[in-house]
Amino acid sequence: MRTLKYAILGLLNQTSMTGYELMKQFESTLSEFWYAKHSQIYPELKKLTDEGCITFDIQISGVSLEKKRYTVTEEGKKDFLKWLEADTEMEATPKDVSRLKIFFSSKLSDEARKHLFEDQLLQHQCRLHHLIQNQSKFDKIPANDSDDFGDYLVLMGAIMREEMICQWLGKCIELSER
Amino acid sequence: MRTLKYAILGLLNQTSMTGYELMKQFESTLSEFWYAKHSQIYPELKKLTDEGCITFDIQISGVSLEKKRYTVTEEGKKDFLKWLEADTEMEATPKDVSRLKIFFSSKLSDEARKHLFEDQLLQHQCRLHHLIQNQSKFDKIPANDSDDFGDYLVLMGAIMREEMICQWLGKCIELSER
DNA sequence: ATTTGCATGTAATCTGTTACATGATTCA
DNA sequence: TGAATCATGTAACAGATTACATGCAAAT
Repeated sequence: MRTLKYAILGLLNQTSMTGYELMKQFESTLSEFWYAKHSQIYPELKKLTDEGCITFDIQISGVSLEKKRYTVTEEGKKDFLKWLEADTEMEATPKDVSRLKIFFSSKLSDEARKHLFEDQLLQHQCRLHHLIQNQSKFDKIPANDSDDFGDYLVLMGAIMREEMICQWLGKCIELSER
Repeated sequence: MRTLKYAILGLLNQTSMTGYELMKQFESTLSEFWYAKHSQIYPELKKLTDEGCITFDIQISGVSLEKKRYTVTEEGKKDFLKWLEADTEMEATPKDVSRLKIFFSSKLSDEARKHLFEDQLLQHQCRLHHLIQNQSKFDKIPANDSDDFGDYLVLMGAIMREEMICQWLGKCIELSER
C-alpha cells in the first residue's frame, strides 16, 4: 500500500524538510497514528527521489555537515492528492497485545488479573494526560483549510480514544471484582 | 515478541484444535485484536512443535483426509502463563491509514473532505452494528474464571471503541462544516 | 573535554501478506 | 457433477525493527 510514501509526501507537501526533521515529525505529531524509524525513512526518501516524487538540494550547516532538504515535485503532489482522494476501505482492527492478554485474563489469579488491568489503566491515564497538555497549544479551533486542522482533529480523536480505554479498563476492573 | 506464539498457545490451552480451526478462531473471536492467515499459522505450529510447546496427533476424517489436532504440553502451558503474567509496556498507538488521511484532510475540497468523513462513519456504524449483534450471544456476564470472561471484556471494548470513533467522526463533520 | 543532539546511511532479522499449490469432503 | 468448504502446506515479497556504523555541531 506504500502508506509511508504518502505520509512523507503529505508532510513534505506542507513544508520542505530533511530526513531528520521528517523523523522528528513522526515522533511528535504523527505518532498517534503513523510513525517510522530513520532506518525506514532514509531508504524511502531515496526511492521517492528515484521515482521523481521528490527532489533535494544539499545545504552545508556549520563547516561541513551536509543536510539534504527534500521538496515535493508536481508529480509527487498529484500522486499524493490521488491517494488522499481515493476511498479507504476500513482495515482490520489493529493488533493489540494488551487486549490479547485481557482476552486470556480468566487464566490469571485474582491478584495478577487486577494488576494487569490497573497497570494498563495507569499507562493510559498517563498518555491521556500528555495528550490533554498537547491540546493546550491550540487556543482556538483551526480553520478547515489550515494545516493545523487535521492536527487538531486527530489530537481530539486520540484524547477520545484514551478516555474510552480508561473507561473500559475501569469497567473491566469492576466486572473482575464481582 | 512472538505474540502469535502466545495467541496460539492461549487458544490451544482452552481446547485442542487443528490449524484450520485455529484459523477460524482468529477470523471470528480474536479478529478484534489479533489475527493471522493460515500461511502464518501452519509454519508457526511447526515451529512450536519443534520447540516442544505443543504436540499433535493425526486423525483420519472420512477416507483419507489427515487432520493434525494440536495440544499444549506442560512446557507450553508454563511458557504461556509466564508471558501472560509479565508486565506489558504500552505499545505505540497503532498505525491507522484513515487517521493519516484525516490528518491531511485540509488539503481536500469541502466535498471530498465531507465524503471522507461520512464514508468512514458509515463503515464504523456498520461494524458497530455487527458487534452489538455479537454481544447478544451473552445472556449474562460470564464469571471471571470462565473462558468466556475475556471474550466478553474485549467485545465490550470493541463496542466502546466503535461508538467512540462514530462520535469522533461526527464531531469531525461538524467542525468541518463551520 | 565530554555529552547530547543533529544528520545520514546499511545490514540482518522479524513479522505479516499475497500468491502459488494440492487434495478431500460435503452439500445442493 | 460442480461449488463451497475443509485441510495443509510453501515461496516470494512487503513492511518494519534492531543493530551496526559514521561523523559533525552545540552546549555544558
